[in-house]
Amino acid sequence: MEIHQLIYFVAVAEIGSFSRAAERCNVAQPSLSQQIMKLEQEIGQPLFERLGRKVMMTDAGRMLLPRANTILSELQTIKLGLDQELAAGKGTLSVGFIPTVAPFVLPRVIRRFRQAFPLAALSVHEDFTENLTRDLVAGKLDVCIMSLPIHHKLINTQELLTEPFVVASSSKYDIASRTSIRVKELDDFPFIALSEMHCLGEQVQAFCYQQQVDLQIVCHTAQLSTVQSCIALGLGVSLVPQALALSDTSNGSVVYRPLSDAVPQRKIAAATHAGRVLSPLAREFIKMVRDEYPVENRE
Amino acid sequence: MEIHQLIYFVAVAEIGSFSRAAERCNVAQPSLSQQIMKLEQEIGQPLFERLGRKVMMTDAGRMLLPRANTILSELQTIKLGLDQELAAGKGTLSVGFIPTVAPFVLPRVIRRFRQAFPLAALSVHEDFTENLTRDLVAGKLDVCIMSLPIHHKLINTQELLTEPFVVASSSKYDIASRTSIRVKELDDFPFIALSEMHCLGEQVQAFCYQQQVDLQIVCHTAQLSTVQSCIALGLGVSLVPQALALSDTSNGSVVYRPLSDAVPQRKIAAATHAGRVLSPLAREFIKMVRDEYPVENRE
DNA sequence: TATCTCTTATAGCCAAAACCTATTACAGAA
DNA sequence: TTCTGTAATAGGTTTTGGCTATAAGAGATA
Repeated sequence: MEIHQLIYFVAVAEIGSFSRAAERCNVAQPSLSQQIMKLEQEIGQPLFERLGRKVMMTDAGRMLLPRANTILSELQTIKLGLDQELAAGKGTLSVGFIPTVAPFVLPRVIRRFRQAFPLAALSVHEDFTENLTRDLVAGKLDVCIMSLPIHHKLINTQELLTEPFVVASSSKYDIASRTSIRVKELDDFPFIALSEMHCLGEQVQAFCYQQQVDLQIVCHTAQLSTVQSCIALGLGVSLVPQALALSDTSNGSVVYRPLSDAVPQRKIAAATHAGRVLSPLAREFIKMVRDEYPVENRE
Repeated sequence: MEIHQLIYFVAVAEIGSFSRAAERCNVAQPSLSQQIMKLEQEIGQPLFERLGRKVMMTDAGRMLLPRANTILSELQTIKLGLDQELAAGKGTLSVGFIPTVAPFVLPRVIRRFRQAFPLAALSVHEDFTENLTRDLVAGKLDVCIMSLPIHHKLINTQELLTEPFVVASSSKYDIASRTSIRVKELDDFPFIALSEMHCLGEQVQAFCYQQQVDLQIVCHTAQLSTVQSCIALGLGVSLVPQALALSDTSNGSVVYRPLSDAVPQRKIAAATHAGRVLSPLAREFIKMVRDEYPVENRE
């Protein structure tokens, strides 16, 4: 049973003539007759009674007509319907964040995204770079917001912004009264280190090693908020992303100061599967992350 | 957009592999790939993401899938559905009766028919032979129950039964005390004649003319029930179909007697369009008429 | 009744399209 | 690196839908 057979059938049923139905369908009358005959053969019932000059539908034809119309109209609206749904943002999007980024953008981005695309099915995953990369390659995730560098031939990255690290210090240290700190001074204070499971932890360690600073690490933490808590309790200092400073709503028990003679930083990027085409939803999501990421002096 | 394209698409969507989908569909993998590509071109959206060894659906694909399934299942159930509906007697049937037959069979036949085929759309027409014939030829009617002969090359007739005419007389005449009457005696009584618009009227007249009976016509009526009424009122006698006698439920004010020396009669037949195939409903209907027609000594 | 007209079916050919085999390109696994 | 599994490409074959021409049959017309 083919589409054009149903089209021809409906035409004959509506017009009541093979010849004129053929005209409407822009085919020759014998072609249309043949297709109708094939259809009748497949149905196992004659659909029309050919009575000399007039054509009448059989019971079988009358029963087929509404079904044929249903199918044809469904077919016709497929493309239209898909376009509409896509335009309305009725897709799916799976995104990932590394834990040292998520707290600063995830809430705002998700709120904005759901508002912009209420019909989209968004799923959010917070995990370490390694796991995110794996899921990205496996196709389980569409976009991941993580820190460069990412070396995987199947992953494309799109740099969104560069985020400096600042010194976070207890307000009880004399750092609080100064405007900036030199790198070498860092080893004068006990240091709160984030675990190297986080790329951020690695990056801070690498920076200090490169700057030949020998930190006095007094605490290893598994998450950034614990770093902040420890500092607030006066246990020491740390290097943290500027976003943490900008989003610190506490009472000033932690102060944030830039380094004066070196600028440690990380590059935040959107990572995607190299072989896949970015969906419009994914593109919009990336834009939102860039817009909502807390940075100083946004121009 | 073609049916097989949708079939291929659903197969790939379910299996997640072009090669294996091609196997299931009994086509070569390149053929299937080509058809999917055509479909994507028509939709204007990629339906799958080809990622090396795995295939993933796009948003467009996910939206197409349920629609494709709907259409395919509707297509699949068409033949089944038609067969079921036909078997259940869900057709249409237009039947005609001449007025001198209708009262004796129409009520019972219609009741039986609706009981047997509650889903069928039955339409009933009572009219004179000429009009029934016209509508039969025009295809407006499927079957007509009328009296032979019918001369029209496009009409087939199937004889159902032969019905004798009997003398109907007021019980006040001495006919009431006898068992039969000779033809020649008919002109001894005033005669109630049915209009020649009815074939029955014609037939009675023709019979009397042939038998050289010179009737004393005292009344022309337009319908058989009026003939009966007139006789009950003692106005005269008449020749009526036996069915009228058999269905007379009155108190005996009219008596019915056979003719002893001649048997006027009419042949009741089912007439159909010669070029059309009788539907099962029509065949059943004709059977019911034959079964329900009131005759003496049904064997 | 004979002829003309209108309509669908049949016959034979053609072109488009679907399909097939063989091969290439490429990603993932070994 | 090599091997394997998968999809795309190339080129040829078959199928099928379509076309023109014609036949057959029913109504209309003369």
